[in-house]
Amino acid sequence: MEGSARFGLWFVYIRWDSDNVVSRIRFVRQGVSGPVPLSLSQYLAGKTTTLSPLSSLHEQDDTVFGRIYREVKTIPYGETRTYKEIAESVGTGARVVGMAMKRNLTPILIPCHRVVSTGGLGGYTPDISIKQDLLNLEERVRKRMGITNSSLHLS
DNA sequence: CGTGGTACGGTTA
DNA sequence: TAACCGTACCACG
Repeated sequence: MEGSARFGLWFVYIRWDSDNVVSRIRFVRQGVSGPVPLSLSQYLAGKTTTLSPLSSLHEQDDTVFGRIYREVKTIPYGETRTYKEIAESVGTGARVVGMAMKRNLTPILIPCHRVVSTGGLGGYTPDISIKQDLLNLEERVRKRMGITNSSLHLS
């Protein structure tokens, strides 16, 4: 199944199967019509902090990238980690983490927007403003829920 | 095959 | 400041 949901000036395209395994998520200018999993539209609307029961097709690989994806998935909603912190957890270099994020086929589900650079935001494809918007959304929701988690940037 | 280029970050001159 | 370099992977000869 496939469909898309609006997110600001962009659309989030998603393709998934009947077992809630997502094979592709992509930010596009023009949306295609079709269904979208409820948890995704609720996440984009700031109504939930979990994307369960969805899972990514690409998080199981027994490669360095696979380990990076699984590590990134453990970053809690509304928090961030640096490329370097993820790299140290996995036992590789920060640049490799950047490469894995760039090639992430299921952004949002594997929350690469929560991985930032030491001195700033880092990058995001296709547009850095999407990363900022996602972080703003999570920040807003976190405050609204009264979560006062001050332990950002902890490994 | 070899090579160059990455959504990084630390080290060195 | 700027120039290197490690590290995993891939596109392109």
